[in-house]
Amino acid sequence: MSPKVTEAYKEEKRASILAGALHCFVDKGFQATTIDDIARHLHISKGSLYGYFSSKEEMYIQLAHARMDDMVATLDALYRETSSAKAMLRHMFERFRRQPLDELRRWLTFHLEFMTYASRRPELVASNRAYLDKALQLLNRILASGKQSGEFRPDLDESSAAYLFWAVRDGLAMSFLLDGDEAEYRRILDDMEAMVMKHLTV
Amino acid sequence: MSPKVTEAYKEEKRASILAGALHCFVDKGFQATTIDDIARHLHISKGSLYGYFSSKEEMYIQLAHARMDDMVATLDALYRETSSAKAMLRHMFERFRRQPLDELRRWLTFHLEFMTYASRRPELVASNRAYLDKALQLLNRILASGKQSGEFRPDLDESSAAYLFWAVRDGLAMSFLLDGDEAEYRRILDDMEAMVMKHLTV
Amino acid sequence: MSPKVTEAYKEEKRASILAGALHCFVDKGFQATTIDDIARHLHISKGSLYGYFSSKEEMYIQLAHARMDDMVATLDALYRETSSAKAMLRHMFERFRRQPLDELRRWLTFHLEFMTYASRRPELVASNRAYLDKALQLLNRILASGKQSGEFRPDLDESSAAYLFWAVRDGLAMSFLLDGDEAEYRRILDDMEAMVMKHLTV
Amino acid sequence: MSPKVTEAYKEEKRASILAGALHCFVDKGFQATTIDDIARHLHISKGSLYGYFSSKEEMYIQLAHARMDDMVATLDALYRETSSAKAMLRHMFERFRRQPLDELRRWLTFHLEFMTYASRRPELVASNRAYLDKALQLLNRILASGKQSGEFRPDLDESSAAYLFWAVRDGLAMSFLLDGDEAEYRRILDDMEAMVMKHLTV
DNA sequence: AATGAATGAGAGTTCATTCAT
DNA sequence: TATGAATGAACTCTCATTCAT
Repeated sequence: MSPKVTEAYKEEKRASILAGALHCFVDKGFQATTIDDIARHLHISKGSLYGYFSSKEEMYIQLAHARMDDMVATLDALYRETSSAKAMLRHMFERFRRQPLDELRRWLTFHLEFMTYASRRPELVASNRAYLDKALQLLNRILASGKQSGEFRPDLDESSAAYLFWAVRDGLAMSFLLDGDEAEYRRILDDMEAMVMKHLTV
Repeated sequence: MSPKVTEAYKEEKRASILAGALHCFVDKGFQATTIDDIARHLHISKGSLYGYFSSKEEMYIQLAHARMDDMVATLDALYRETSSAKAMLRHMFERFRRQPLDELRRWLTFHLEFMTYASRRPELVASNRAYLDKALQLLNRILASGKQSGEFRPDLDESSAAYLFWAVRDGLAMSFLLDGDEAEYRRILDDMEAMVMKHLTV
Repeated sequence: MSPKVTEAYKEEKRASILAGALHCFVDKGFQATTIDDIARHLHISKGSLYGYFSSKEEMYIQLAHARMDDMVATLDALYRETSSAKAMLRHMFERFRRQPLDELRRWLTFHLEFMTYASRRPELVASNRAYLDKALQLLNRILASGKQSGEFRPDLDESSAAYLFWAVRDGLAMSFLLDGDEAEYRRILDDMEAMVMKHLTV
Repeated sequence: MSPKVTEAYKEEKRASILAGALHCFVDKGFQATTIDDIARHLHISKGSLYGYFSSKEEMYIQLAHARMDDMVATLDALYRETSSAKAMLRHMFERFRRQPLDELRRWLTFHLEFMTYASRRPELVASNRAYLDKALQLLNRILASGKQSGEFRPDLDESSAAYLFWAVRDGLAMSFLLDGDEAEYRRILDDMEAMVMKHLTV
C-alpha cells in the first residue's frame, strides 16, 4: 500500500554510499575519515548512512569485501579472456602501468591501511585469507596452464610462484608509497616484470 | 644537592619509554594506542611521558627514525663484514628466516602502519625517502661490487635492482601479514631469494 | 520528515548559549570559565556547544562583537532621537546612573577582562579598534553639531574630545570595580559629567 | 655553625623573584605565564620558587601589594617634594608622558588584568580598596592645600575630585590598550590634563 | 526512509604543585 | 636550600552513534 522503496533503489543507494565512503577513505584514510566527511561528500544525512550500514567499520569491511571480490572477478575474467598465461601476467603489469601514478598511490595507501587494520581483527584475517586463497588458486591455474603449454619452465612450483607473484605486487605497492619521479617507477616496473618472467621461464 | 638526575638515567628512561610505546604500538597500532595505554603499560604518569616527548606522534617518529637508523646501520655493518656481494644478500634473507614468525609479523604490521601513516605527512615522506635513499645507495654499491667481481651479470642496472630488491623485501612483509603456516613462508622466502639471485646473475 | 529544525529555533538556541556563556563569563571570568561550566549551566552537552560555536574563544568573541554592535547601535539611535548635543551626552551619563550598581560592576568586569584579553591578540585589537573608531566618529559628529549650534565652545577639538569622553567613560568603569558605597559613585558620576560638560563649553 | 643564609640574602632573592615574575606577567599576562616561564626567566628552579612563595597567586598578590605600596609612596614623596598642588598634578601627568608608549601599554595591561582578577577575590578587593583609600587621602590633602593656597577654586569638593582624578587616570590606561598612533595619545593626554585642571580651578 | 541536533565518553595535552635527592 | 622529574586533575575539543521528528 505504501510506496515501498524498491529493493533495487536500496541496493543502488547502498552502492552509492559505499562508493562515496571509498572516495573518502582513499582520500584521507580510514581513521582520518569521519562519518561527517562521508555524509557531506554524498550530500546525505548521517542518519541515512546508519540506515544502510551499522557502523563506519561496517562500511570499511564491506568495501574491502567488494574490493576483494572485484579483484578475484577481474582476475577470473582475465583468465577467461586471455589465451596465453604469459599474456595474462603481462596484462596485470600493464594495469599498473596505465594508472596515473598519483591515483595509484592513493589506492595503494588505502589498500595498505586496510591490510594493517585487518591484520588485527581475526575475522578479517580469515576472510582476507580466503580471498587470497581464491586469487592464488586462479594464479595457480594460470601458471599450471603456462607450464603445460610450455610457456613456463617445467620444474616450476606454481603454488609458490603464485604466492611470490602476489608478494611482488604488494612490494611494488609499498615502494610507490614514497614519492619519487615517475620514470623511476616505470623502470622498476619493467624490471620487476622481467625478473618475474625470467623466474617463470628459465 | 640536586636530583639533577644523570644524563644516563634520563637516556635510559627515554629509551624505556620508547620501548614501552613501541610495545603498545606494535600491539594495538599507533592510532589505537592511547597515551593512557602507554603510561599504564610503563607504570608512569601521563605527564611524565610529556616530559620526555612532546607528543604521541613524536614518540612514533623517533621510534621510526631509530628503526630506520638501525636498518641502515645493520646494512652498513653487513656491508663491511661481508666479503662477497652474493654472501651479503644471502645474509639479508637469512635474517628474515631466523626471526620467529609471530614476532616478525607484529613488527611488520607496525612498519606497514607507519608507512601508511607517513605517506600522508609530507615531512615524514621526505625523511623516509632520505633513509630509503641511504639504503639504496648501500645496496647499489654492493651490487656494483658484485658486478665488478663477476658475481652478477655485467649488464645489470644496479640502481634499478637495488630498488627492486627493496620492493621484494616489502612484498614479503605484506604476505607475512596474513597468517598461514610457517612452512609456506619458508618456501616462498627460498623462492624469492632464488628469483632475485637469478635476476642478478643470469 | 525531518528534524531539520527551523532556523528560528537554531537562532534562539545560539542566543541562549551565548546568554549562558555570558552569564558564566561574567560570573567567573573568561579564563576561569570552563566549557563544562557553560554546558552544566545550560543543561546541555559539551558536544552540543561545539555544534554552535567552534571554540570557547569564539563564544567570547561573538559576545564581545554583539556587545560592541549594541553599543554603537545604541549610540547611533540616541544620536538620531536626540535633538541637542548636550542632551545626548546627558543621556549617556543617565544610562550609567540607571543601571543597578552590582549588575553594572559585573558587566564592566567582563568588559575589562575582554579588553585585557583582546589587547594580546592582534586580530581582536584590530576589530576593537574598528568599533572604537565607529563610536568615535559618532561622537565626533555629535560634538561638531553641538559646536555649530553654539552649545559647545567654538575652539573645541572635537576629535580629541570624543576620545577623551571615551577614556573618561572607561575610567568610570574601572572605579566601579572596587566596591564602595553607592552614594560615592553617584557623586563622582555627577562630577565627571560636570567636568566634561565644562570642558566642552567653557 | 652552618653558613646559614642571611636574611638579607633571602630578602634579595625574594625581590629578584618578584621582579622576574613581574617581567613575565607584564609580558604575557598572569594566566598565560607559567611557573616554568618564571623559573626559566630567572635561571632558577621551580622548586626554589616554591621555597619563597607558596603559589603563583601568592607572587601575583605580593607583587600587587608592592605595586600599590610603591604608588602610594611615590605619591607621598611627590607630595613632600613639591611645593604647589598644581605642580604636583602636572608631575603626575608628566610621568605618563615620559614613558615609552609600548612599555606603558604593557604595564597598563598588567594593571588592568590585575584589577579584573582582584575584583573577583574579596580579600583582594578589600586590600586594594585600602590602598586606594590611602592614595585618595593623599590626593585629598593635595587638593585641599591647593584650595587653601588659592590654586584651586574654593568650592571644590576635594574628595570627589580626588576620586575623579583616579578614574581619569584609569580611563587613560584603557584607551592606551588599543594601539593607535603616538601623536593621538599625546594630544589626548594634554587635553585630559587641561580638562582636569580647568575642573579644579574654574 | 531521512534528517541532523544532541550526546558523552574519551582523546591528547598542559601545568601548578610536590618531594626524593 | 636547591633541584627538576614526577604527578594527575583538569582542560579543550572530537566524533561515532542515537533518536525525536
